[in-house]
Amino acid sequence: MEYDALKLENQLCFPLYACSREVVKKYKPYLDEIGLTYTQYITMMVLWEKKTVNVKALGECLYLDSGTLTPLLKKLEAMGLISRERSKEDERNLIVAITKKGEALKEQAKTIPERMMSCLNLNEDEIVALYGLLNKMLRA
Amino acid sequence: MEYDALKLENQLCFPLYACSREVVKKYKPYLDEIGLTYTQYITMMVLWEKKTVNVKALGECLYLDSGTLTPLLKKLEAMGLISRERSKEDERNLIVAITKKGEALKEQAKTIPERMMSCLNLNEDEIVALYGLLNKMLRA
DNA sequence: TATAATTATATTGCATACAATATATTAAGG
DNA sequence: CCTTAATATATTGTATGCAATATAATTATA
Repeated sequence: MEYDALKLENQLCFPLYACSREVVKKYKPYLDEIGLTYTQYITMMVLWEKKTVNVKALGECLYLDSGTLTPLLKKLEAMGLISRERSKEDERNLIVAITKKGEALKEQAKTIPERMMSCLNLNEDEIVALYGLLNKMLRA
Repeated sequence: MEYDALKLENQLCFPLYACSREVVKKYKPYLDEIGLTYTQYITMMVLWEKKTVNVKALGECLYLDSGTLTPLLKKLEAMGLISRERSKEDERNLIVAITKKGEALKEQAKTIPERMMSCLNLNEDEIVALYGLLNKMLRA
């Protein structure tokens, strides 16, 4: 039997796709504790770091567009974690800012990264290698 | 400034999630040519290889459940690429089988893997390394 | 400076994902 | 043989993702 480029096990992209979903699934019990979905969690990460950001910049950080972000940001606003307000200098821009409640949530999220790492089944070196390869791909 | 485990750039899982979506997006122009989405494409891959499979086994191959697969398989059936029929031995099982038209589609898909690889921005060694790491994670 | 081009979000429609639940069929145990 | 447990799909509801389009504000230009 010769090599078949269309066999699932010969794909690089499939384990990437499958791993990504499996890992997000592993986050769920931890994220449930703080009431966030994975996409909401990474959005909050950007805001924990930057405090303020517009939708376009946020989308560039997360590789997401307004079709995904607009409803998600409305939800985070309804939860009281962020505010949404048009910029006075340029009304096209929507300024997303973290609230006190949003800041406070960071305390509760603090332990999540470590708990996640410990259930990944990769050692230090492998994690570093994977991190490097994925980021190289992303820069393309 | 000390290390912050909750910074987006310190995450391993985020580039995994982002890469996965970016790669699926890169497939789109190629998959449009043969009228499939990415999820439909990997489903067809399993069927090109196995010819026949039930929903449970398919789900184990693809890491997907019936909530995702049932509507997807109905669509592939409507497109004439597969058939769906209950097993006579055990009526709980739904046998998914590839049709002539489904087989024929493989010819048109043949060039996709190579064209994808060439736009990945990784060399041979890196692709092998990434493949190994992702599959190790998946086996967890 | 009126108009066209550009930019930033929002909306719509379609296709996943997935948890939770429901349904139908078969297997197991008393 | 009858009831209960287990198994396989299907359905429902919620939350993305993303392409395509619409809208509103700003900028560039004839």
